[in-house]
Amino acid sequence: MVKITDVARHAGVSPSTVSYALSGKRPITEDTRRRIEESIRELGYRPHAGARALASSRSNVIALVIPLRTGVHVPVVMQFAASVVTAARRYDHDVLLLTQEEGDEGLRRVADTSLADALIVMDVQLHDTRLPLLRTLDRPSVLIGFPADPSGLTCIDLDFRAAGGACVDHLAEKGHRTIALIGSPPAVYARETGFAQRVAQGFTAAADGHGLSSSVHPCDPTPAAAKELAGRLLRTHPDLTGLVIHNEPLVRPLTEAFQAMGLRIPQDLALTAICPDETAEQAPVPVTSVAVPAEEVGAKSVELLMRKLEHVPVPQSTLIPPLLTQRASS
Amino acid sequence: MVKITDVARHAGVSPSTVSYALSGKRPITEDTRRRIEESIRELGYRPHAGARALASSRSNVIALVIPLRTGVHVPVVMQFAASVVTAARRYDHDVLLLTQEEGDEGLRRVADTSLADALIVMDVQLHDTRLPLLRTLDRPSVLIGFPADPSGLTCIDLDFRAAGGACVDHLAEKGHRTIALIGSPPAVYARETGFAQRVAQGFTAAADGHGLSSSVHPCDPTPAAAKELAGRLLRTHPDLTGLVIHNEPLVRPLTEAFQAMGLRIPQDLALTAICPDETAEQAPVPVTSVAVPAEEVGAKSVELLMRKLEHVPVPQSTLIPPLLTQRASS
DNA sequence: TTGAAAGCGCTAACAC
DNA sequence: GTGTTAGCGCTTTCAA
Repeated sequence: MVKITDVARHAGVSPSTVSYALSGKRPITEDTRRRIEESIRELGYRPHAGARALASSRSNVIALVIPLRTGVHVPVVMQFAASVVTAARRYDHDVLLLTQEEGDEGLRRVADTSLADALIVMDVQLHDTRLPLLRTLDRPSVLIGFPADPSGLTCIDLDFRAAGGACVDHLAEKGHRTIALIGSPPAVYARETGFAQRVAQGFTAAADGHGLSSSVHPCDPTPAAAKELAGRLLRTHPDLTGLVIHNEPLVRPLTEAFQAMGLRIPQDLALTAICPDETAEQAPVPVTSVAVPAEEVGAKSVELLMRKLEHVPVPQSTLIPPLLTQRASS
Repeated sequence: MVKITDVARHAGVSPSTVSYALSGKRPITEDTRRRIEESIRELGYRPHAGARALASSRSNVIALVIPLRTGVHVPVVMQFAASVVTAARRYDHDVLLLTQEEGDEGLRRVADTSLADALIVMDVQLHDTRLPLLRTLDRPSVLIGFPADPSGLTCIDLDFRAAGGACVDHLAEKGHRTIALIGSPPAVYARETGFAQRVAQGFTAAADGHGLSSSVHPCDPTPAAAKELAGRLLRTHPDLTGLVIHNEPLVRPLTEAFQAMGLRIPQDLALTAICPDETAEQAPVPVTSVAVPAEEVGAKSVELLMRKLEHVPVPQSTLIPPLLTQRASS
């Protein structure tokens, strides 16, 4: 194995000079730097990660905790993870993958052993059990999602409130006067990630702002529930012409249910959804939608983390503005 | 930070004894071990990962390279990654996530810097450009998928040949006499992962073995192509009563196309597929299918890698036998 | 602008 | 069964 002393000898300098040439932490004469770089290339030198971590107390690794529970749309998680890896590499960092399953112990382990310098935690729940730990851990972290009390933490996510509003704005603009939100299962509103409430708030506020009649309907994510709800909606809200769906598995069944009842989309009923682009595109009628910008959230998370590692202050909350993509359903 | 010398002092032993108590690499008196464990707990000691890696030349990290290209079913990749992480933890290892994009350089980097002890590479192509590197790297690796020449490598995957055969066996058992394989796009047969050919071989061999008439039909993964092919099949193969679909995006469109042409499934046409369970379950008629056992492949990959790290010989090829799940389509 | 040298915290001979 | 100690390869003071 080639080590820094080999490079130093080959370039006719001291090991520290090689180290500084590599880190840029002190000025090096152009000529010296060139010689060092040449030696590195010639010898194929690669600094030993462990030795580096030990001497500098920086592993250049960030840990990423991904959720595995059902109900989280898997492709979005992947997209996010990929974007974290890509962004991390831009800062010369690598990504260690942890699963939710490991819980607090996993976080503590990678932090306490100095395996990771910092943490990104996905799928943060309103009353996430990991919050106290994350607050006391001596390593910076960024949470994807907003807990009930984000104090002392750094959080980022799509602005779900604004997303709900954006769908309503779009429907209002198209002239709809009576709209409904089809939301997450009742259970989700009570606990979990909190974005369900935020969408509903944004939806209602925007509807009120536009002077529209609106109603909110939690729904279980099953085709049967979709069918039942579709029928009920038409009966109880005969004026209904616009819908916001915030329940990924229901996009297709709902569309099919309404079509089966003879409604044409978008002529009789306009659909909008908050769901992955993939889902929106593959629906029977491609649905106008707002997606979680996984790529952007991932990249921004890493940026926030890097700033925190440099002790640059960062905002406690980062809300990514929604981007609505119009499709055939409206 | 609590270090091993602190623990040693607290327990009244030498640092090496603590180290050996932790690693189990030499016998320790029951009483000493108890005192050490108590000190560790009391002081909250966690060995520094970098220091460990430096002293032992083992990072206890394995690198996992995941594909991001389209055409790879994302949930399967996630399932696989999760199972690798879980299995790795059982061996006290962590997983570093790399993306295909980084290419050779990523592999070389984590190997040469001793960041990772070993590598798992997913989505290996027939003539994968990384093969020469993986052969010469001084770190053990396991490939998911089989290249054209697997010599000097350790590969694992579903036995696609047997999977093709299993679908045919199932159809033969149900009394079908004329069957067809709807395969990957023509381009895939020429290059890429090679499982397309293997499925076709297994399909044809089994059909011949059962004395069935069979035909193979590559198809582009678009609903239009599905519709066209469905029509053509009925025209050119009027006796056709059984199908094997090995083209994930086509499962739904094909089913819909046949239904639209008035065929009842399974009465007029029996369907089987090689696709993720998720796809099979969500089809208009749930499809009898063979899935890539991502969980098992992930766990086995890690096991193979761990054996290689201990210099225990492992088989060059590991083929996971297919498991067919019968559903409504047959 | 560069060099010398003291660690970083741990493991694994080697010695007893 | 346990202790002593020399590194592992790098970074970073301190000194020049």
